[in-house]
Amino acid sequence: MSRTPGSTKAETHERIVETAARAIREHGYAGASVADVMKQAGLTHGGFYAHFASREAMLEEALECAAAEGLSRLMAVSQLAEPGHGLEAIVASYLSDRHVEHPEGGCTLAALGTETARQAPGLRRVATRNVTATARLLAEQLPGGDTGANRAENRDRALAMLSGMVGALILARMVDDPALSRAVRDAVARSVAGKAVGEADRGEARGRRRDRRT
Amino acid sequence: MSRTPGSTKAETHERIVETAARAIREHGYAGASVADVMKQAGLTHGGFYAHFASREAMLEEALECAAAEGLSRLMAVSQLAEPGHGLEAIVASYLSDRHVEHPEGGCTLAALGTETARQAPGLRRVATRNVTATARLLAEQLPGGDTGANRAENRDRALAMLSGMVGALILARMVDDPALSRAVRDAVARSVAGKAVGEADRGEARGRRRDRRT
Amino acid sequence: MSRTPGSTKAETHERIVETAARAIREHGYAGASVADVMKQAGLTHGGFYAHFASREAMLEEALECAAAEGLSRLMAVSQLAEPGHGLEAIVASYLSDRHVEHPEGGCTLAALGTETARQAPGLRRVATRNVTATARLLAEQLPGGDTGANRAENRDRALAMLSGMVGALILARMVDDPALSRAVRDAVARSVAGKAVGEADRGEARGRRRDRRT
Amino acid sequence: MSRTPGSTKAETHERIVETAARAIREHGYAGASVADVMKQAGLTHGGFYAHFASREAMLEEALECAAAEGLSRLMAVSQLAEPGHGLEAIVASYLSDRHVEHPEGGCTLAALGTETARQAPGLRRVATRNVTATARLLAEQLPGGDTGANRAENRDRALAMLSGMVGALILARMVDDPALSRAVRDAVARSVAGKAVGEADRGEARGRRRDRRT
DNA sequence: ACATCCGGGACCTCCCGTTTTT
DNA sequence: AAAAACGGGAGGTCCCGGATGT
Repeated sequence: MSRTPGSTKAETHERIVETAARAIREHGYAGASVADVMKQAGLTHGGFYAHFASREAMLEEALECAAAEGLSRLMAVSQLAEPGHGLEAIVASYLSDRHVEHPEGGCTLAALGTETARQAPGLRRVATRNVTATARLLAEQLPGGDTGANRAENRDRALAMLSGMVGALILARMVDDPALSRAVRDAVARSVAGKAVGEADRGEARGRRRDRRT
Repeated sequence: MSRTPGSTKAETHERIVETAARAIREHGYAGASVADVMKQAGLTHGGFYAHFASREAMLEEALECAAAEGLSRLMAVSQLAEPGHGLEAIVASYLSDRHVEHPEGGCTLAALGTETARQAPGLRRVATRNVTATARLLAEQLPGGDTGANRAENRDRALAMLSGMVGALILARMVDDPALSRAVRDAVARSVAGKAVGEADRGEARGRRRDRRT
Repeated sequence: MSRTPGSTKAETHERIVETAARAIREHGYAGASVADVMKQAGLTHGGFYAHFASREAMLEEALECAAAEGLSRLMAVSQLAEPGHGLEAIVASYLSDRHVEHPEGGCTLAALGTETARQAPGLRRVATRNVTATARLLAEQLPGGDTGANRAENRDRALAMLSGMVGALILARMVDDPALSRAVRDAVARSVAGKAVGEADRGEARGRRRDRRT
Repeated sequence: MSRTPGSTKAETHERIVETAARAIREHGYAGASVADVMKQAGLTHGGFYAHFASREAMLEEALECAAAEGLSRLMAVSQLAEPGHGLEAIVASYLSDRHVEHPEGGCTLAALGTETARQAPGLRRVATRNVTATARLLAEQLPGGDTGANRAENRDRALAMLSGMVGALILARMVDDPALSRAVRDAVARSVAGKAVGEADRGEARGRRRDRRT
């Protein structure tokens, strides 16, 4: 009936989804238990099934939410950058220390890639759309954009760039050695944007907003 | 104590580790339960703690084993290739359909990357060594190898290549669309070796010779 | 507060009770959850406690309602039958395929017998009244009826008949073999009314006229 | 921790099944939770799945066990009776106060009839076999037995008798009135064996063994 | 009066780690 | 040393009851 702007079901639902979106990126699908997510959202596990048909359904919404958030962040970064330097800004942001250290607010591909491959079709479909959308965003930053004669070539380049960035972030997070973590990212940044992340790290600071609570 | 002939403790231990090495790549760390691994190895799970101090310890050994296997496979591929085409052969093998479809016998970085980042230090140390070793292997395939004046530059290029390959394989496994899966890999193969995997797929057939049982 | 026209509280109450009366016969006491019943009645389960003090109270009303319905149905059947064949008609109706396949609109004794024995006193009291009333109805069909010199004997015969019919229906629903299901009922029908249900099945068709909506 | 040395897995399994066999007759299928059964058997719920593939599987074994027990009890009663009075003894035992008050050691048809009809096919198959076997036992007590010319007729009579006995026991347990409970059983006993249970109750005392615990 | 939403508890399933037995 | 058996705990699901809003 009348939606009250106080605390409606839709708001709670959204809160749960957002909490889950962070949880899966921080702890993986398996690490995001229903009880944990609900508690983190300020609820108990009891009311969960008033909001979702199943845990699976929540995960799909959470992944969708996380993907949208990650994508819009990259778009914001590119638009805040000076004209012609959108790609550079994106790469710098993506490979920044901050992104390495805070998967919960970042790219789902790099946070959940290897697990997503083993998930149910629903989650994989969401991930597939995210890959396509992210690649398009990158293609648009290339000279010629995602249109015209260069379209196929730019999409190809975008996929290669995306692979490199995702792989670099995953390796950077995995290794137990800060120097190597940085070296991997710098190598990719140079190969992609002709510039090391280190040189750009200061430049990307204004393109990022702080994380909301840890 | 009766020694069962033909089945020393060390052999059993090794069998468990190898089984686990496949299991974690196929189902992830969380998906490889002690009971499953032991059953797969032809044992009951009760005897597990005669071989390992904990599940954690088994996982470390398994990851080490899997990493060594993956690395030696790449070395074999490069050596079977015609001189000067080692890198190309490695890339083709790494990005082949077979590797996409059979993580259990392949690269641990691409099979477990995002999960490894959340594991205990022990596992991450093993993974770090694997990254370094794999990057060195790639660097050795570049003109100038892993020595001399080009050393730093080649290591840099190797890291970028590795990132691209790992990222591409992860994305290729994740997406729910065979065409996109192939497109990602082709894009990276071209950017790295100047050649699509599809063109090279036949060439890599003889470079593979393993994982038969189960 | 807008009074929804055509939907007083009493009507809603009645609708819930009738829905529950079908639900318990179809799924048992335990299988009739408050949420299911309310949803089936077109309401949300939150408003339940405006109508009933507890789930227990609803079950009692539902059982009462179901018993009354079942009894009136048998009375209708006997009155629609030709004079002197009331008992026969009742037996045929009770042991018909339709009754076997549709417990939700039929006898509560056969639908809930073994569970009722384990319920709280309130429900058992309702069931007791139902047994007495149904036995009396049967006794009235016997020569001499429920009065006069044959009263005791007829009540006795009625109880035996009722036991046989209830038992046969329960067994018929329980077994996983249509032939046996039919054989049990025929055996009882013959012993009670000297006639197999099969022979009478067509004769009872007009004696039934209800339970349309799901 | 093994509770008792010398307790093999098969023994424990059997103990659980027997415990469950009593539990389902006393509390119904839904009332026999895994944790309850295991605790009653002197174990905790943790080890349950070392013995059964699922709760369903346990229920099937339990029903089978309970049915066999009930059947063998009736056979014992008939054999302990004086020649020619087997049927009478069975009826008296079946409709005795003891059986009414102790479903947990008695007939599964009367204890679980209405619930069994709603269970999965596996359980219904077990129940079907039990109906057939019990009917055969009764037929064997009739003049002419379960052979020869009277076979069909006796089987028919046996089914009718069984229905009456099962129905009477269910009604007797259900009603909240001892006099009615007794009246129902007497009526059936007279109609089946020409003798009230009350008259026979003392006679059946020696044909029954005590309940094992609880 | 009814809808919305939530809290807490119970149940089935599964798993890890350990103890006891062979 | 391997196997068998068990204990405790946690996760996903579902449900009853009630608190709150309207």
